[in-house]
Amino acid sequence: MSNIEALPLVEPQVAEGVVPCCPPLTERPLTAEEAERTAAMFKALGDPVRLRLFSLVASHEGGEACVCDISDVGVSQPTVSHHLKKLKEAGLLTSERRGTWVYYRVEPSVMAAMGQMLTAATPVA
Amino acid sequence: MSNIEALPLVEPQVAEGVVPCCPPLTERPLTAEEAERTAAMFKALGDPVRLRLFSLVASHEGGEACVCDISDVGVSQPTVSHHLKKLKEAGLLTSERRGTWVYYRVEPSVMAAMGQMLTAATPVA
DNA sequence: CGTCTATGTTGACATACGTCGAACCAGGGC
DNA sequence: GCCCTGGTTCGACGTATGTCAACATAGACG
Repeated sequence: MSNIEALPLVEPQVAEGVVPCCPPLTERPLTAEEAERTAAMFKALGDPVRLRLFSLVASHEGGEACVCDISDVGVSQPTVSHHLKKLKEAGLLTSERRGTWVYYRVEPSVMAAMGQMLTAATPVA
Repeated sequence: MSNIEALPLVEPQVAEGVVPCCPPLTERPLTAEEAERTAAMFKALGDPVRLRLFSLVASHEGGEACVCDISDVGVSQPTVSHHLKKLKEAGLLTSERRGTWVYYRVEPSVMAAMGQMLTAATPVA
């Protein structure tokens, strides 16, 4: 077990504020703790309604959307609120109240970190 | 390198065999059907044990691993088999029996498609 | 203050999910 | 043939999850 000096290879081409959550999935096996944290993010996108809500916010003008603009996904309004809360807890969205309406926006760094685990992980095969 | 035509912005820099499952999440809202299919893939990576198993296979030599090599993730062996089946059903892994052992390997195209939904989706913000 | 609209929270319910032990297949040696 | 090892499937159990109706909260506007 030679000592590891190559810590920075975890982040090959990190964007601005990308949090280096975990190395690409092909780099090395995730530890139990890494898997726990990362799985929570993938899990947040693992529900059809949440994924639609997320894409609605992400594709909205300025990456920001009022709840009233994205509430038409086929479930009741409390359910929408529930899913938005889950996405917020996973760190994928942030919310801000401005006057009457609440606006949600995406957290680009987290999304980029997740993407890098998969794209940078495309193996030699 | 085959798709040089720049007609759909759905695939900006697709690798070889990437199935264009869905556009980047910032491109436009996903339809209900798109969300259903895509969420199933994210859901497969939304469990810590499955994520570890997947990274164990992906990081193994040649992107291929025998079940016996990756069974040490803290759960019983039937549970490992159960999770590998889920990953296979989600299209993320394929399995092949060679003699006594069963080998699992990653499906690079699916992984790349998921990554592109997130990386290509990094918004202007 | 009162009321109306926009969101979030609570409680309850049915279903899905992760986990295990035990039983069951598949090959390889003996 | 028999048994042994590697893997999967089955049945059951407890917990988590998605969903809704009902209620609660936050501003805006009179």
